[in-house]
Amino acid sequence: MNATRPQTRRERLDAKETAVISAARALFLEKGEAGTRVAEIAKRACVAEGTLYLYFKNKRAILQAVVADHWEQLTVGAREAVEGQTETFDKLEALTTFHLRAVIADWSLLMLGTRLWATGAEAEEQMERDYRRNYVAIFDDLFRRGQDRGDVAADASLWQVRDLFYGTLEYTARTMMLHPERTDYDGVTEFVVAQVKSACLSGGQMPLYKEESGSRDLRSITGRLEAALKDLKSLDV
Amino acid sequence: MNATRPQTRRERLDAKETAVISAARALFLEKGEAGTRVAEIAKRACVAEGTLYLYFKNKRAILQAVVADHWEQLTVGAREAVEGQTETFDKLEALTTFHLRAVIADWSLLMLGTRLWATGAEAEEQMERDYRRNYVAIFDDLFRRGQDRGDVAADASLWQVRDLFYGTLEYTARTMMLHPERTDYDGVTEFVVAQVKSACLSGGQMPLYKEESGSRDLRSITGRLEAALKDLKSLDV
Amino acid sequence: MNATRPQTRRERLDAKETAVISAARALFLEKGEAGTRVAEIAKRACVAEGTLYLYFKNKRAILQAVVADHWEQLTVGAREAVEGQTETFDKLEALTTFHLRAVIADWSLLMLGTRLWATGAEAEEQMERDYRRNYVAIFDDLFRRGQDRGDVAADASLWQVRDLFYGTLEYTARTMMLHPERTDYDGVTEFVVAQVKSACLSGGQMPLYKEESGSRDLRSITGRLEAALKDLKSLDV
Amino acid sequence: MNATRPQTRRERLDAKETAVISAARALFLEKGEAGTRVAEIAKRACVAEGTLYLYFKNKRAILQAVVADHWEQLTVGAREAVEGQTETFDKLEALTTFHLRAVIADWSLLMLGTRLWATGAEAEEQMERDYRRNYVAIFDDLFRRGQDRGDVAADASLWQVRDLFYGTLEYTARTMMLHPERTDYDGVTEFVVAQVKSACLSGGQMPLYKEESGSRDLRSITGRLEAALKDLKSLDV
DNA sequence: CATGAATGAGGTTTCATTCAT
DNA sequence: AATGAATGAAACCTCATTCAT
Repeated sequence: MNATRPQTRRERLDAKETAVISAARALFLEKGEAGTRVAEIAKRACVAEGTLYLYFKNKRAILQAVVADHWEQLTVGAREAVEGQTETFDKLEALTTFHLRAVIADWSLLMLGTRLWATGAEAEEQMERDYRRNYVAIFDDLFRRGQDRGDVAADASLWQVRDLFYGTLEYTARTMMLHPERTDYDGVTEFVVAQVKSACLSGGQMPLYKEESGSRDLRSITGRLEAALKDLKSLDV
Repeated sequence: MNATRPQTRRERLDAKETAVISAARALFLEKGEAGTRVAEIAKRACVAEGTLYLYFKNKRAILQAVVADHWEQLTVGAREAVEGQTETFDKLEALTTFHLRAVIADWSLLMLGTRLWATGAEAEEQMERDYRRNYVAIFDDLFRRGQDRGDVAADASLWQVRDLFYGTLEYTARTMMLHPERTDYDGVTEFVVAQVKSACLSGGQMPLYKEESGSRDLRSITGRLEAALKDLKSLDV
Repeated sequence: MNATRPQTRRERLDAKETAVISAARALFLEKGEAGTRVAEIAKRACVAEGTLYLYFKNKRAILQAVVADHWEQLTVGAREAVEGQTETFDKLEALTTFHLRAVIADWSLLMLGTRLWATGAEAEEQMERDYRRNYVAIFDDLFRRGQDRGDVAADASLWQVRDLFYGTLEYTARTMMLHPERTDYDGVTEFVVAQVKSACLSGGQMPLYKEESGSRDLRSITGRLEAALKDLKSLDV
Repeated sequence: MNATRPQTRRERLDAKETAVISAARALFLEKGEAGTRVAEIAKRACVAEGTLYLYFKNKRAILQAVVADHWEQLTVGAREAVEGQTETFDKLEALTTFHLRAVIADWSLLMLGTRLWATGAEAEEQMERDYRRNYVAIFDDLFRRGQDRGDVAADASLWQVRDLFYGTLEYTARTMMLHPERTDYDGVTEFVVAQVKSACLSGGQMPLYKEESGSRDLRSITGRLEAALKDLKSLDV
């Protein structure tokens, strides 16, 4: 039985496509889009230069494929990370951990994506937007379910919290890349989660006010305690 | 006396250099670095192509100049915005407003900067880092003075708050660019300021809303409880 | 009995070869030699690309086959047209009609032939010459038989009349292609036939004008001769 | 005085353009359009490859320039040839001599022109048509003036005579190229002129009538001679 | 006989940079 | 200091041809 290579047709083509994409990713990451020559990609993928053009129309198309592939992996990874948890903020923490590490690992790929729409091609700009929207849907879902469960304030603003979450995380990732001495992943995670939590618990526009309202509660409690103590005091006499 | 043009030598050269830089900025913004030809820059700056090379060694050097110029303007603008205020959080708000608008106006320029170190040139990476550090110093200063004045918790982490601040702001700027229907600049500012405030009021590692919001209140409440208990204790005598 | 497909081997191969040739003809006509990709020919002929090379050594060989095929058809068609007539000039008219239409229908094919020897390949140049010679033999035959029958002057120059015939006809065809409003096929035929006839009736080197322009001279000479003869006559008496 | 090179700017550019065109012409003639590499043209014109593209947008544009240049030279040459003569048919003869030699000398250039519209580019097809129309205008002028002077029958068809003229001449040129042993330029010229004359003297549709009139004359003349001789003979008795 | 994926040489074109004027 | 024509390296891509299946 020659069951060793069951997939003789379709599979081999896919393998070659994958090889090209990962070769291209490596080179794009290392030398940027403009700095990478198609010939190099071909050589690294162990294909002839012309063969590339059987799989991709363009150098640009290769870049698109790399980016698409990256987003797909990101999305799958994030989904898996989140699915491992049941509680809203456990999910958030898992997503935070995943995203931070993923962004640090492939920062340049996010930049490649950015490059796609930096050239003014309308269609590609739309694609990039869609990829990100699709990825971000995981957070959005988490957020909305949190609202349903009562973990997240009903009037919290998804837009703002989302920007807070991804913005802080990605900026931190960049900072950590530039300063390799910063390695406190857990601290960062804790901080971000706490910050997001804080934003989730209050209405989007005035996050502080809730706590202050809480402080009012505290004050009334204190008043009641004082009253109770005063009461206690008068009884003792 | 030929006082009509007092600065006939040095000044005219500077004017030409400036013309080149702003022509280059406009084109880089519009069509990206790779999409902009040196010839175009020259034409737009009303200089001959060869003349460019009397002022700049390279196309790359032009890009560097554009980026440097941009950071300088940013820094000056931010400093002015902050200097108009005296209170820590008023300064913060002013800086927020300024940065958000500046980033939206020239998003691509930030990307150009990113591009400088995306190609793996060590020296340029360092430059970009220095520019940003210099710009960010304004925030750092604000933060540290806030700590001195007691507006910011002594144990708040500058790194984390800074990442929170710039990260959220820049991500929001990007989001707003992609979704022109979002125009609530004030809401965003308010949200970011509140969020930063919240992070400033607590130690970096324990940003949780609960501790924080209450911290001052709690202290006073604690004081009252202590007083009440002391009172109670005195009764025991 | 498997008499359903009597020609199962040889015939099927020929069919495929024919399919390739006619696919190639169509494409060459439409887009020129350089503009036609081998892959297109294959697809149009419903054969795999590699299969082409079982039948033809080259793209160039395909072109040769197309041209050869075209000349063959032309020759057969012309022969049939001529055979339908018995008189010399009826044959000529039939040939004229046929050639004019054939050339208009497949003008580009003649050009393809030209292209074969425009590239400086000696062998192909010779082929093209032979094809044409073979085709033109029909005219030559008509001409020579006309001489035998006395329809054509014995001293008429075959070369010149042949050039006159095909040259005028083909140039007219081109003109008619460029000016679709010219549709007077019959007029053209009549003109060409008349012109050829005129050239046939006189010696090649001394075409009609001499006799013709001379007709006046001849008349005066005749007059003088008559006068002389009359003179002679009167003297003799 | 450095009057040695009075034209330092414009002229030198024109010289370079001319150099490119003639280099291109030589190569196109020798190896065809597809067979000629742009690099070769550049080398032969003693320019850098990139320089070509300062003068011509395309390889195709070079071809167009070559063809345009050729038609221009042809037209100028033909005009000069014709202007040397005053009589209609002397002009015709001069034009015949010129065209025959010009076509033989640069046959392939005519074919290049053909190639321009063989690819289906509408605009180029139009250009080629215009060039030829402009060139042919010389013949048309000659023809029409001949009609005015009474040298050419008023009802002669310009279209047909023109096709006869150029068609026969160009076909003959081709034949002569393929058969170098044919060198009887004068005979060809004589024949073509005579043929055109014959077509000019009669209405387009019935070119034979003149000769027939001639042949009638001849016949009647012969009759008179025969009668006179018979007369003479009878005297001998 | 048939296939069609793979090849890779070679073509055209661009554009940052130089240098004679 | 200023010019802009000239350069030429190198990039992307095409497509006729081959060959393992």
